[in-house]
Amino acid sequence: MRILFVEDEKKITDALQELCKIQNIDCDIANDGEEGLLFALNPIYDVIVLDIMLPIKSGIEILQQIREQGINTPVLMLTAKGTIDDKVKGLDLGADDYLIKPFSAKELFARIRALGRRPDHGIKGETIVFEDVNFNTKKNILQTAEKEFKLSVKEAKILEMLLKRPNQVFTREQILDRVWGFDKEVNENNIEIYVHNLRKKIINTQVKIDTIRGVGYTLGKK
Amino acid sequence: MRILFVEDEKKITDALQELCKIQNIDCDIANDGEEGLLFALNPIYDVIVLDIMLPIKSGIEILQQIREQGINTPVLMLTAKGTIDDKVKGLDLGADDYLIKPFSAKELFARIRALGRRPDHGIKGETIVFEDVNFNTKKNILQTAEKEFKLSVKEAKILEMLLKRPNQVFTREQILDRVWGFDKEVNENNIEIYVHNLRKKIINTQVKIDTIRGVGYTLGKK
DNA sequence: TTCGACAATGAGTATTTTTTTCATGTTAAC
DNA sequence: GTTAACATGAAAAAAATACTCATTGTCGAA
Repeated sequence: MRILFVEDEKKITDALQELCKIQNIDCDIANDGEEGLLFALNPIYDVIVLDIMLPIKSGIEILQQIREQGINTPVLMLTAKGTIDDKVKGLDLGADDYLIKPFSAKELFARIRALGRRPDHGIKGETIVFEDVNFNTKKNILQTAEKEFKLSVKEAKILEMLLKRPNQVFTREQILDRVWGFDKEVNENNIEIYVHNLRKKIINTQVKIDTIRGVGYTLGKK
Repeated sequence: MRILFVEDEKKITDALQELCKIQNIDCDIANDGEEGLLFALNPIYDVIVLDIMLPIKSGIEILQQIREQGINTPVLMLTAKGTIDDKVKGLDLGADDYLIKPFSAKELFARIRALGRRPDHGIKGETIVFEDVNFNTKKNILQTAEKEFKLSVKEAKILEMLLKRPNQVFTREQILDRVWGFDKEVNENNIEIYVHNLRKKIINTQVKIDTIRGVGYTLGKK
């Protein structure tokens, strides 16, 4: 699971970062609206958390613009107390949930988890099901009809990303961003290796990973 | 056994803490609803005791939210006299028992013990049974077909934690929190040592402890 | 209160697994 | 056919976990 927080208060972002670490969640932080939009346009997140009051560009604007661009990542808006207008606006524009500031961090995560596992992507509790494979995201175990594979952390992250959105094409850059994190200097060949390993493991299933030459990869039904 | 009390009256929490100590029960205390939810989302407790009237966030809300998150730890609600509505609400939302304030400590602990050994986790009286091992939580004795082991306190706490929820993955962090307590600075290597010792003891049984690399441990059937 | 036995911990080494690098083979597009 | 992108295999490097041992701490019995 990877989350984007767009929030300018350092005190808050520090706490969120720490909480993510404890819960084994990957996250990125954008400190203003401009940066936020830039990050949010990258369709690699399970959930985006948008503060409304932000420098440069408001959360509402960000939401509006990413939805225009066809990004349908679940969005949770943070609204200041009493600005119900904003809340309504946000929901109108396609926010999926909202939370009134000041909020408790744990409540935020409760809602994030709820958004992150909405059942429209074959997610059943802690496992993702697609065709004849299922993947336990807690134990990182890939189950096929004939065999069971314990995946490494990186393998698991790539599979989870592809499996959560079958038929969506992910660029190599997006995979790097989500699995290795931004500003990591990693050889793109590593992606090829992990895809190769995954392909070996799903070879006898109804699932395949296609190469989109010059772009990236996508997972789908055979 | 580890219990969470969410209760804001210091007089009560002091007494509970003392009573736990006498009975050799580990406990944590949260003084308001926010903190309570934070603690309660950590699936390391055998029982959670929730006062309903709490600062910041009510016990009902906490219960609601932890159940949404799939935490199925038994919950005992404390309701003020006459607020029967609250009682019903609590049971509706998935509370497992309730107690009307003011209550006698003896009764509270009787009910806690009852909740703590509900038979859905192989708990029979003071022993936990799973496959061909059983573990006496009072005497810290692990019984296998061929042998009997007297476990040390730490060994016993880890085994109890794993044994009570087979197949659930516990992160190293959660194990530290439950066995050593919060804010303890302990080398994670200690977990490995105890897991190693436990594995040696269950080697000829139907039970195994799996490593989930990069995450933690889980106990299950071979 | 002191002693002895055992438990808990820290530090270090060994082992296993993961991650990355590198070298080379294959395929698709032009 | 040439070239760039991708696939594959093997091995080096790094990281995580397993295990060992020495030291320190704790607790009960004498």
